[in-house]
Amino acid sequence: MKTPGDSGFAFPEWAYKPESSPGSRQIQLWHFILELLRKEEYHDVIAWQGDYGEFVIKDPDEVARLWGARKCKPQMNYDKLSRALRYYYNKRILHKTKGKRFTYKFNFNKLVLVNYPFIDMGSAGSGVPQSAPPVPSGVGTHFRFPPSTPSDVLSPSEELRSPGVFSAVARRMARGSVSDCSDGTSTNSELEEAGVVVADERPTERAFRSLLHPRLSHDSLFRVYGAPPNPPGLTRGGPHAPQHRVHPEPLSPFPVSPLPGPGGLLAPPLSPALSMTPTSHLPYTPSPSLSPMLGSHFSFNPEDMKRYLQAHTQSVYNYHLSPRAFLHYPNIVIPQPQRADKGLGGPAGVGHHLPAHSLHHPQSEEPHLSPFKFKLQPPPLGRKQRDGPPTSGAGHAPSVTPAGLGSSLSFGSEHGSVSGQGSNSSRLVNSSSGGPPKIKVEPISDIESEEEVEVTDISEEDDSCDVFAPPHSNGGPAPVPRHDATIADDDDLEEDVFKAPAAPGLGPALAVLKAEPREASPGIAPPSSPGGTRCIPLKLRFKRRWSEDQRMEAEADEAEDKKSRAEKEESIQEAEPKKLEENGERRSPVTLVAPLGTGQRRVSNELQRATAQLSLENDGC
DNA sequence: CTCGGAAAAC
DNA sequence: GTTTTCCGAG
Repeated sequence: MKTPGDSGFAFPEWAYKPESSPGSRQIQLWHFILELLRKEEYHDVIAWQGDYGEFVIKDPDEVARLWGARKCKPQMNYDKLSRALRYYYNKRILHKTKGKRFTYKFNFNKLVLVNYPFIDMGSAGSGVPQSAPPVPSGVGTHFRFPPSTPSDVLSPSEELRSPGVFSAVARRMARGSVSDCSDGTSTNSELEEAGVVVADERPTERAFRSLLHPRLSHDSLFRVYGAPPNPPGLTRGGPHAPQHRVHPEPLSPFPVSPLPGPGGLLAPPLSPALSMTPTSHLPYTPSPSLSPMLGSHFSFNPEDMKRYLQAHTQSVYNYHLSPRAFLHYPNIVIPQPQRADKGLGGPAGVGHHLPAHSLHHPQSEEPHLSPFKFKLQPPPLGRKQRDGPPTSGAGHAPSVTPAGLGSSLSFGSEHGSVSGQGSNSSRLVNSSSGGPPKIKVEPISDIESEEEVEVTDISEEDDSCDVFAPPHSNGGPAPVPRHDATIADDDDLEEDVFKAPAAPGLGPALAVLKAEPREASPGIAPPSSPGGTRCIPLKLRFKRRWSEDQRMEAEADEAEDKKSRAEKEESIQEAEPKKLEENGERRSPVTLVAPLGTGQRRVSNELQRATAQLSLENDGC
């Protein structure tokens, strides 16, 4: 599959098969949906509509049928399919657009990131292979027009980027076909091509964000760095635009992306962290979607990276940023530099950490290192509010409320915001009739997975405290005592932290960070050690920070939606009242917009690619 | 229609 | 680990 036949290179499979990739198993529903969305043939049954990433299932039965065909589940129906879709809510892959029937919205951030972790496309620059906007318009980032007002849609800002790119894209797109059992035709060809670029966004993105600060968002970056590469206003034409559509644009969720050169925007090496750090104040982060773009383009030199790290580190310490942030870097970032050579984007280089073997052993991922192991799925915590609470212990009842915590915020926000309309609120608010205590952190978990993932900063902490204990070492479950319910988040975080294996790669970076780690000795002392105790406070501090970060992220995710809207609204005018609230918070939309657009675009490209690849997978039942 | 819990299938 | 299946509740 990875063959590169086409121009590009293909990435090793492992590259695009993150955890949930179809490769390993079967095609996933969201891949399938994306696939359908890309094909014009299916516009009658499902199509992009509304805001960025939003799509509507025009013919539920048909979609279900197609899905059933693909999965060889003749009994499939919309009820079931929709359940599967709902299942994505927790993963935050999808959201439901409230008030609109059969309308859902993708969270590209996650998708992209997850699935195509790192590939570096950054360099893509060279080529820009990536390019393909899936849909015609590049919708970019922010726009979110309500379906009703298509005209707006096209705000100039979105436009697309370079034409060249298009062509490539267009081709790709054209070819795809959905394959289902019945059809049988699957298209493999796409893959190869698609393979090309895909995605490194994630890492980068993450890295970036992290660096800056979780809260910082792209915009921040942009600001810092300067203007985004692509100013809005480019041309908008879609490559393959939709013929059928009357609307100006079908809204593709994917932003297009083109980044200018390799270095792209961000290239400027600097550490934003330093400058930005303080920003924690920023109200909001950019939408996730954006982020990816940044990442992709970025290409740092190792040196730069180091600088970043240092800077980051400092900032962390100085500002209490979460350590995690940087952890990511080492693995992620660093690698990129190497890839630079590849010029075309070759196989990307994803990382060098594994480069070698990565290619050779497609499947093997690095056990320890894999910095990117993101899992889409966080543990869906069960929300068993309704039934009884099985969990004995908890007295807490129903738990939950998503809204309660930050994490939930993000999710909630979606619901919430929208919810204005509906009854959701009830849900959100929910029951917690009385028990405030237990918080459910579904979202959080997600977040965690994304952000922290493996990266773990543990090392960092270790240094300072050695908290980091090998997971098993003591056997003791939590080395650290539970802080308290209030901090539920922390738990999750902690877990991650602890779990995370020490990252080998970190070494250097860490070294830098920690001036002198004590004896870093070999075994990291388990909690039992005195050191551990000492650490706690520090740890707590971090945790707290993390929690916030996460929360922020979550919000950000949501925010993104809103944000988009808000921006849109401003520029255009607002259609709906609900968002207003958020607007207030948001900073000037303008600034955000530009950057976002770019980012999304990029994302979109990748997504498309990804999609294309995915399509290959399926096949006969 | 939409939401999720739960359990069973892959 | 995801999806399917079933289902009760808004």
